[in-house]
Amino acid sequence: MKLSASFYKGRDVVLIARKLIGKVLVTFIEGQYTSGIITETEAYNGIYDKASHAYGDRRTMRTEVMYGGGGLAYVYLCYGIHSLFNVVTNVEGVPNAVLVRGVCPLDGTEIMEARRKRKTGKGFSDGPGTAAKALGIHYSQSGADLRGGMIWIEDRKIRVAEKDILVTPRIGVDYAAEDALFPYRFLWTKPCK
DNA sequence: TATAAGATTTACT
DNA sequence: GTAAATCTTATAT
Repeated sequence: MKLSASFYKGRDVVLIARKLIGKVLVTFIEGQYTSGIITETEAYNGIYDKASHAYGDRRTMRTEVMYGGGGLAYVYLCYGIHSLFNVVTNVEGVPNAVLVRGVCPLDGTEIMEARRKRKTGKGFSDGPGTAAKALGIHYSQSGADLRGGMIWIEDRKIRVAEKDILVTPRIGVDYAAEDALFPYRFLWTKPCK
């Protein structure tokens, strides 16, 4: 079943990032159905977070999606090459988002292998750019509604034990100074099959 | 208008 | 381990 609107509208973006571990990200793009279990996330705490694009209430064409309210997809092009997929959370006007850093291939692995041009295995979809690419998500999809569009998240009752979740500082945001040290990254250590 | 840097991945030395 | 690929946004002329 798909996650409800109230799940995304929650006020605590860090808690939502934690809850997204073990959920299933599903896409139906260009007639092809693929999905993957979310294994790694990072929270971006809006205007108070130097690592966030919306830090200091920077409202631009790119960040506008994050102000649209929980339940939208924010997809951003990084380094001119990679599409990074985020889940927008909190209520309208508060630019919070959760970056999906890794998934475990579930449905349509052959399709994902074709998209990635490599076989599943180590390094297949355990980075923010590669995970989005495997699922066929492109930055042109930014702003998509997660409850009625081509991208959505399901709860398949996959149980994730508290002890199997590793909490660490975020990756690749050294420029954010002290804000880079917040334990906003969640990683499912249990290997998935 | 022009330039620098970025929530990264991949290939090559 | 180091560097190239490649484009949008933010900041500076």
